[in-house]
Amino acid sequence: MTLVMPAFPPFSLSALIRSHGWRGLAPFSADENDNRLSRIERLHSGRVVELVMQEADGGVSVGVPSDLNHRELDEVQHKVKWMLGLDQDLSAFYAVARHELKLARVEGRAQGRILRSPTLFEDVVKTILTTNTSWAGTIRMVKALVSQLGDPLPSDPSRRTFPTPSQVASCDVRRLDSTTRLGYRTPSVLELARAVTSGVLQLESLQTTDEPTDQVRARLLEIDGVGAYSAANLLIMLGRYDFMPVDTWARKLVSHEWHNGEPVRSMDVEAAFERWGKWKGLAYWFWDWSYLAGH
DNA sequence: GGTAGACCTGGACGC
DNA sequence: GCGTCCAGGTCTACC
Repeated sequence: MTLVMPAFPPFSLSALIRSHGWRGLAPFSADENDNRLSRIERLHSGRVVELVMQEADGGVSVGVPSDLNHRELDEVQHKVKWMLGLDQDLSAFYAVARHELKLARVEGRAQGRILRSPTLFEDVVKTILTTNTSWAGTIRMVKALVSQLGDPLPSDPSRRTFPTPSQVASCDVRRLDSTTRLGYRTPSVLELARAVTSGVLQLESLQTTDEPTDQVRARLLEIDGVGAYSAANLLIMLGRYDFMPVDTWARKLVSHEWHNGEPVRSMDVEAAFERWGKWKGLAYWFWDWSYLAGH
């Protein structure tokens, strides 16, 4: 069956899918034109289902098994709403972006939403797995976690869910390391999973907390393996844009945009977007980079 | 407060 | 096929 869910306008599923490399990380998968997003998801009932999301008039359609009960359907809708940011209102950002040539097209393209996982646990783990490695390494590590620890889709056991905190926590460090090759990141991922499983860390509450961004950032920085870059990245996914995720890629983009390709420092990246205030993260994310236009 | 070096893996490269 | 080098963000020790 198909659920149709409305989105706060403007909305473009393909723009959302392209917003983040997450679309290429299991258990997400997108078609070659980025028009269709699929995800293998475990529901609270224990059922493992495939969610197939496609553009619909005014929102998105979600293909799900026809025999889901009301509770399962509510859960699917709740998760899809969060993943796709369907209720996000970015009109205030568009109002300031209209006056900047390098952002002038974001509203017309319905850019601004960023694809996220149903749980912050998954986004934190994936973010840790993006650090100090190549993108190919991130894909490999996430794939290993999913294939080794996730639950299989009954109709196609080769496709699996992202493991829950308790599934990760139940591993010992040796097994986790030998099966997933996360390297020095293994203890960080294990510690995070155990803290969430035991309730010591109420990670998911950060999705909805009213705490100021500085406090949310401080709580993210307490997680082993999460530094300034990762925290800023995660804040953007939480809809808080006042910090810059400065990595080597950001330095390269800023270097070619304003410094003739000369090496730049983190503070130069920060300075370049300072004027965007609470929107700086979004302005950086969707900036029309000269470097990308030339490659 | 700033910075150098270790951490780990896989890929690129030279031989 | 083997060895070496490199990229990547975080953390710790040190100044």
